[in-house]
Amino acid sequence: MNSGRTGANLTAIASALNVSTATVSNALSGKGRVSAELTEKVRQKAAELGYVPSVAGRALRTGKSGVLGLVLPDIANPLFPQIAQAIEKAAAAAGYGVLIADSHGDVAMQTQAINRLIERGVEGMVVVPRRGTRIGTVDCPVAVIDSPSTPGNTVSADHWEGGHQVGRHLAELGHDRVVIIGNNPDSNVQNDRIGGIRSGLTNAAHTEIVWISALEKQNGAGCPLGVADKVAQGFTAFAAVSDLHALRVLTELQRDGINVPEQATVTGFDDLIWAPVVTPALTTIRMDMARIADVAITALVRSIDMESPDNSPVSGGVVADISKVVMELIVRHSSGPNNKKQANNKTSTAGERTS
Amino acid sequence: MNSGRTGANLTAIASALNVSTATVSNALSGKGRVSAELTEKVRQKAAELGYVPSVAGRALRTGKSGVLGLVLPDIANPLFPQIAQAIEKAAAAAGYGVLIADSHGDVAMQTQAINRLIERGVEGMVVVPRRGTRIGTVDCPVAVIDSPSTPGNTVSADHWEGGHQVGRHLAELGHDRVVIIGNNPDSNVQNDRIGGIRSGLTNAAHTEIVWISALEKQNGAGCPLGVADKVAQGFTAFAAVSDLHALRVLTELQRDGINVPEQATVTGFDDLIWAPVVTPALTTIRMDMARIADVAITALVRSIDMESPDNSPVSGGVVADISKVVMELIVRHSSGPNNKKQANNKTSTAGERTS
DNA sequence: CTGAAAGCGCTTACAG
DNA sequence: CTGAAAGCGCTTACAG
Repeated sequence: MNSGRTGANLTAIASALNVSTATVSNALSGKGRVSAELTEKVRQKAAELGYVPSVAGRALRTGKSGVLGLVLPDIANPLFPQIAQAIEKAAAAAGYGVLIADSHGDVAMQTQAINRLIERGVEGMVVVPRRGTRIGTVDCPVAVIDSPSTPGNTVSADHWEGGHQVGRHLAELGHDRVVIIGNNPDSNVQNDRIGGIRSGLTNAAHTEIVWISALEKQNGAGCPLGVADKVAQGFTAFAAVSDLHALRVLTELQRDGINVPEQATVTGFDDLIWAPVVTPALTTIRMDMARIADVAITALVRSIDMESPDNSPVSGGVVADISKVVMELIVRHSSGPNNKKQANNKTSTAGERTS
Repeated sequence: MNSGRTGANLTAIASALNVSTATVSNALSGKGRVSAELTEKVRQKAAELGYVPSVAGRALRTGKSGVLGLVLPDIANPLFPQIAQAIEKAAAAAGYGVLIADSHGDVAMQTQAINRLIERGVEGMVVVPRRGTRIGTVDCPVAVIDSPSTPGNTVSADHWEGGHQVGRHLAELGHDRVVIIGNNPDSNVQNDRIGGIRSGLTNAAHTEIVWISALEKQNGAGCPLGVADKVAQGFTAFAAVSDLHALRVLTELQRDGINVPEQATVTGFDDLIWAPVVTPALTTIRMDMARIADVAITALVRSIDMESPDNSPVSGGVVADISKVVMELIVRHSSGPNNKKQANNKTSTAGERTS
């Protein structure tokens, strides 16, 4: 225990000052039950002795560990850093520590991870569920971050609306033959994004979906996507549901001698770390993870506080809040007007560029 | 507290079975002080009641929280997922939970983050220090993962040797005019890698370093690196100290119509998520994070166990172990023979390809 | 404004 | 093989 380290505990401070531990505790917690002068003396002595309160003692007494859990489907996911960082920050602001657990994309391990966290005494947890998983009954409040179309979702980006922005952006640039690049048709997030993209395009637009996972099952991981063929077939834009896939499209196009954005537009999702540094920089959509994390943590903390007074036997479970956080379109250089159409069509509004 | 949740604690089990809590505790911990039959009965009752031991009670009594801290310079770093995943796994295997802390690349916040972890009662921590930071005195064992040339480093990849492999690979492909792409000259890791790259090239090789941070300070973030000019000047290979920079080089070359690897070879570092999926796939160097994490956690746990019996007043501090973990070269398609040289030089050994 | 006392749940010598 | 008792450090009614 930390407090065993330097040996300074409440008793040490109390006896050094010839007061009771109750007084020291009250002084330190600043509830105003102790005179100002004594409070000051206690504070000084505590600092002098390098007092660090024992979380174990406090937890045992109050029944609150001050720790939240974060369960992720796969820490190796490129989006994870953003999520973890935002959750850690929001939790710290609310006075909680964050214990991580990786479910390695496996449903059984997800359950194990959740149980490990429970055993470690977390008061609540944030779960980013594995694709298509539904969180069973958990013995503490749970906030789920997935997609608005996931039953039991607590908060997430409005992926559909984000897709809509992408679709509209492409429509404004005059694109009406668009290849949508997805990975896995079982993902709610991806389906939301794809639905949004379609809805933002003009009614006359022709779209085609390429599912990478299906393609790779046939041709092996890392196989070509055949994007140059699509360009030859008259497609002028590629809208990927992730910057990872957008990057794959971009480099494959470039390697095949197709200029982006002059000959083909590429858009991604999530504003991952490489989006601004590749050439041409990737047009993408960013979610406001800080806000999502705030909503999740706030909902979690409220739920924790609500269940602690009354001793309802088992009150845990998913915190339903269903907030959708709006996404932000970031237009960079990988998207441009449909040059094929340009000749006989004047409606295309050139997209403004940010960099 | 978790244990308050279902109400089942040792006492509940003990009274249900008309035995003492000591016996229940001994039975459950399996130290063999209890008869086999009673142990079995206790186990069943515990399961029946959904008993979850209270970490707070145990921690208070034993003085061990069972939690380790992980301090990262910047969670948004693309390498972070690998590190966090490996540390979490190694810690879980050793029976520890992992509390995360983000120092946001700031020295002051790094200290704060460390203190927060101490207050949360971690028994030890793994720190990936901010560039150039030295960890001050910390009140618990600390394992530092940085680079072998960082004073006080506990374990890390052998970045120099990894660079050496890259240099040798390039030399074998016949490259003797190489641009090295670094970001920050203050980074031990980067300097190790660069030193290694140079050492692996032939003595006659000409190298030039481009520091991205310096370039961006002049020309703004995301500015062109001018790699096409380098090719025009006769450079045939670009060795970046990170896949992120390698990606930047690759896309800039492609955008300028230069074919990789036919006209220029590109190599990276770290085998980040996009390395295998871009076209051409990136030749890179991978560190064995699982092994690094194992060494770090093992060292940490040993140090924790050593200091607990004797009550040395302040025994925390950096665990010095200085293990170098070898890196693995992964040859993909972004590196190829020096075609300029090929004509009048037969020594180049065509690199084997893995994919 | 301050103190004595109880108790959170656990483990561990110590007796029997 | 089993039990009674103490105590880890804290907070919180309850007295004074």
